[in-house]
Amino acid sequence: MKEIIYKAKKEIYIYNTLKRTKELFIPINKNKIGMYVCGPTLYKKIHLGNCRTFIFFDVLYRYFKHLNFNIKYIRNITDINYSFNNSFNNKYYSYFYKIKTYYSKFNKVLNIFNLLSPSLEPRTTSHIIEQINNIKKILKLKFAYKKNGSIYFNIEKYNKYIGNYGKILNNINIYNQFEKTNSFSKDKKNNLDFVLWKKLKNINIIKWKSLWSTGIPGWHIGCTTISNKYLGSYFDIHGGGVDLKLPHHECEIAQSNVINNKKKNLAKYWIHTNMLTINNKKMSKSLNNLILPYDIIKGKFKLTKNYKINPFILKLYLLQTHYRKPINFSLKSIKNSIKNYINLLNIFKKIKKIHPKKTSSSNINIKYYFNLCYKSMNDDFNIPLLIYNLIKINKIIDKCLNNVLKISFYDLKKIKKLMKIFLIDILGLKIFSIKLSKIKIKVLINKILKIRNEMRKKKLYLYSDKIRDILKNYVSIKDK
RNA sequence: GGCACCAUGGCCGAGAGGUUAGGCUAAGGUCUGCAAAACCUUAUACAGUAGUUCGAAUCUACUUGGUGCCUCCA
Repeated sequence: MKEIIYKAKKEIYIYNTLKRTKELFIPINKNKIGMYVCGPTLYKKIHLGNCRTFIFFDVLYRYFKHLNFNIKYIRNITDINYSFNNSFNNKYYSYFYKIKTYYSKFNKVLNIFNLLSPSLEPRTTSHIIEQINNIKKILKLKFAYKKNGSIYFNIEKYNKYIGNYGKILNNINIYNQFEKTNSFSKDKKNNLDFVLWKKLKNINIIKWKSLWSTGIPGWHIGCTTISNKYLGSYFDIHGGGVDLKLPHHECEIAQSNVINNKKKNLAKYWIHTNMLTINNKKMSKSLNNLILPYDIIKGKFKLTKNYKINPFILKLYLLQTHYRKPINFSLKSIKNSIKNYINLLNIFKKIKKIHPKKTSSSNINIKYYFNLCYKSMNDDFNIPLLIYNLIKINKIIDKCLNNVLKISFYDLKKIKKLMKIFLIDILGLKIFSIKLSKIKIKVLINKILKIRNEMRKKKLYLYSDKIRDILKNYVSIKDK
């Protein structure tokens, strides 16, 4: 049997936020890749915007694996936070119960999108000692100060001796701009300074003892500690949402540069995914515009008019826009893509229907399409371009089905392989069969009901009642 | 205020300096007893101005309109 996979060149270009240009990806250690992505904070259900980020990095993980890289993918779990104690009413059982349920809900959601598990999912609370040790180091090097039992990172000093806070934002002047904004902690010397260790009052139950006080570590030190522990002080890829650039990622870099006495900025390539908006606004609890994946899938989301949308159609929808562009979620945009995606995902069914003879020829250049697909992925993970190419190939299959184009037995096999690699292995989609979309069923039922009404007008009640009985499982019909 | 991002037909949305996705809608066709479904064909376009180029939706500059981050955030 001939080898029908065309091997991809490992020439990948990544847009590095640190340098704001596309760069050739050269791993620090030849074939090994370390990738860290900021995971969820377990204080609420994850929304579709969170999913967008995790889905994107899952495709990256799958793609690197496909290219035979030895990749270690770490996604942390933030299971303690300054605001946690209040929201859990300071009760142990309430805290543990909520963390457990939010974590299982998080996993359930990622499972329906068919995401692979990362190599490790370390938790903040399992790394308290390491975090305390790192804070000690920063204190010893005098890049932090103690005030009222809490420890703060000193940005002024950091900027003086290491000096690149604001690098990701391309705004080193942010230090000066920040003085204008309001202070929300009187203990800080400067508003940009951030908490490394937060002292908690006696009423707070979830806390740890340290040299300085009883309290919890700050949010940023958790990520630096965990990434350093599992990937080393300098690794290949650090990912997250754009909204984490400041302060979170700036703080991670600052801490790491101090702890490791390096100006390496923690990771070689920084990748930031853009936001999912609704009505062109970012989702937030206060605006009450959160999109929960389960609501859409189960048809409980008002904006999608209660249509049940298949998770893989939703996944394809999230992937069809380049990760550095915002997506504005709307019913129209998703509804208009549905048919397109159903067509694409039904490709294996279509391929089964084509039976070319072993002797028949074709003039389709499969190698050209393989190259196009790899080229798309290698150009800063241009998944929309990949999907565009797959749709093009899908059109070829359509043409073959209708005898507009001819295809040879072996070429058909190669197309099947190509689709398997990109749709299933890399994009992580599952092929399912859809006979009719829910939307079409609704149209269909409405048409039937129209006929029934005509029957009732003509007093053909025997038949109109039969229709009502048949449809009772799908719609309840109430006549005036 | 600083930094970053976005602008594509009647609508929704991809797009790689030349070949101009795809879907919805519309018109015509194949198939069919009539329909439906499926498929084929066709239509309309790149916010504005200037520049680079033999050639720009794509690159550069400016203008206009919009969004995000700068407070916890994916």
